[in-house]
Amino acid sequence: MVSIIDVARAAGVSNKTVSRVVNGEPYVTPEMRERVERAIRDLGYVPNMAARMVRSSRSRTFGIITDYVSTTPYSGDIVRGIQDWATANGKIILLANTGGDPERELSIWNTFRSHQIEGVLYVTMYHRVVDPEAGDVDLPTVLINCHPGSRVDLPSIEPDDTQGSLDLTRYLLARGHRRIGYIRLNPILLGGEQRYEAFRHATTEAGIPENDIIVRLGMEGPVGKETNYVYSAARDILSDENRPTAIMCGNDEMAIQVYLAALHLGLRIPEDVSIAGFDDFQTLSLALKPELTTAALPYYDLGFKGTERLNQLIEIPADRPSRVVVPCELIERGSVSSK
Amino acid sequence: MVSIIDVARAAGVSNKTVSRVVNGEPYVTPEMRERVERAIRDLGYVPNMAARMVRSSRSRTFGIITDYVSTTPYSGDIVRGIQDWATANGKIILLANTGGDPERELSIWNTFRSHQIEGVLYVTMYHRVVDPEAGDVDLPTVLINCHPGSRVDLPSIEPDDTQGSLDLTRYLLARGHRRIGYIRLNPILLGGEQRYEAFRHATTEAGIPENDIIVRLGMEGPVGKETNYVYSAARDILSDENRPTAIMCGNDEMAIQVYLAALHLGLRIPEDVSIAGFDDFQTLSLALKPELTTAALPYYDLGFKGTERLNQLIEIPADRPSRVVVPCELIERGSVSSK
DNA sequence: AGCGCATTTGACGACGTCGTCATATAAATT
DNA sequence: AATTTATATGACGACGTCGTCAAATGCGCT
Repeated sequence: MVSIIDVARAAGVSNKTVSRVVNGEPYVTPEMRERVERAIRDLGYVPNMAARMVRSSRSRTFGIITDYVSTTPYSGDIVRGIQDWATANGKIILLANTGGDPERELSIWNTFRSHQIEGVLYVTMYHRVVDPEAGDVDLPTVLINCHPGSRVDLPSIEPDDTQGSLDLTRYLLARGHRRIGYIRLNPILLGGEQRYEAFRHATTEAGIPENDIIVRLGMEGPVGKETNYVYSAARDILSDENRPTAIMCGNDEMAIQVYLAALHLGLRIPEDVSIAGFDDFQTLSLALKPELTTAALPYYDLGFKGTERLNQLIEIPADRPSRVVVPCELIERGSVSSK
Repeated sequence: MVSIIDVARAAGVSNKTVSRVVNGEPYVTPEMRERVERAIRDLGYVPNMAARMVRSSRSRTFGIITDYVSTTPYSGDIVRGIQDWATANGKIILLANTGGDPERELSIWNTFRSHQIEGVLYVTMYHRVVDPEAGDVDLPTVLINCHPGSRVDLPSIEPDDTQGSLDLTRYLLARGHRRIGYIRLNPILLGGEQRYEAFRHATTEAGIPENDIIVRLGMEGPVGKETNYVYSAARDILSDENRPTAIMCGNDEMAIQVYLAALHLGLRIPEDVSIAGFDDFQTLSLALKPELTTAALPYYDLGFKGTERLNQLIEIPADRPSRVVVPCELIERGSVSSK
């Protein structure tokens, strides 16, 4: 471990002068600066963050706490967004995941305090309501991809499932679809409900009669262990001779099964039936042929902007908790045709 | 910030006694211990890791450095495995990603040194050959999901694509398939080549004539921007009147397109054509109907065991670089039938 | 020459923790 | 009774950094 003192010795100056050079402080002659910089290069000196933290009691570290449900792998993009903001702004990220265990969650909060964390990003892998076990601790916290429950009042940043679904539905309606099937996501998912409500809202608004909306529940049960009816629901809907001209799916994953069901019945996509997804999970949406028209969950942005927001919260602690919503962009590809 | 001294004052003991209690050292009377523990609870004391690091110059921290190609989201499981081992063994994880930029990579190594990292996990998002830019730095490093290039000699832990593909091919052969299609992964992917070679090896070994093996390249080009021929390749293979009875795919993502192509041609899966994938990316393999028979990439284990290995390396620095290979388990589901 | 001011450098201590050593008491051995 | 040994507690300093303050130098002005 080469310290500031080693550098000072090598450059023949005091440790404080080295400190000044390292931190870009004024009042150092160019000549001194030069000498110190060479010593730093020669010795391969890197400042010791731990010592800095002890000295300044500022860690420049944010903690991520996730529930890490591995069934939704795409939400890893949230972490990428967080990382990118952090790196660009000289912050360090400490990652921890609860595995859903509240006891673990408490111990994580302690770990965070131990590391002098300045703020916490509470990230869920699907859009839902949460009650962080923060308890006594009151670190600045931003909820990402989730919504505060009754016990807490925290700022959050969430995808606008409602707007996304509204846009998607209107897109379908604008293309002349008047009889539409809808396969619902698990009702315990916040996003699922918002998407469905928005769909209903848009169709009602367009004057589509109740009878022309065919709704099926695609899955239910606890997250990660749900039973899945999508394939049979899709077959069911599409077997009817008065079948809808389009099917909207709770998410892209469901869309696969609808594709398969449709093809199995000899229907062409999108000529015989149009299909729309949700999420824009590209491993799926681009693998499907024709590629899937869908609404993109802004995961990367959620992470990036959420972190930016946390930083604000830390610098200006006055600002009030609030909810920020990020739009879901409509991604037009080949699975929806005009009627 | 409540420090060990505050606790000592509150408990009416010396700071060293508190230190002893906190670290579970002997030579403390139960009575003293009790008193200190209450003070700790009352004040909500948590040890300051930064100070510990300065004192002991041991950080108990591992760094993860990834190339983070977002096209392969499932490899997030590697990170989960790392996390789990780390949490279970009291280690902290620092995450950083290069975004593929070598300059960034160098600055990350410095950040790591700055944080007194004890070891590095170099993780790639797909199985490939790498040359870490470690340069001057020589921190204990384990490569996860990648293989050292010529410039370095580092221990690695990798999936056994060869064994997985061998098992899968033999499984098909055992079920009587004698004419088999194979859609190859991008040739620049190490795993892709290994899988293909193993496939060829197994079929040759079983005496399948060259003519009964129909091979197509499914994709090529730089990772993340490849052109994809899978769908048309599958149509092509399956349109032939002397079509194979089974198709093996470079990975699960390709299998989707093969499903779609088969169904489009009115073929039933698995009655008319059997399909096998690779990876067991469950968002896909379980969404397909019938569910996909495939070989599971041991991502979680790669992370978990890789971290364990890194820890060994740190504790017993004597041990030689070596390559560990983790088997890919055959996952039997419904997409392959007997001939 | 004397003064004020800006610039440049360094000595010193504190942040929180824990290893080292010294001291104090009690129990066990001679 | 004298001693060794085991147990229990604390004083002190060092880890690497940087803020505070003091000191030294040079310059322009009266």
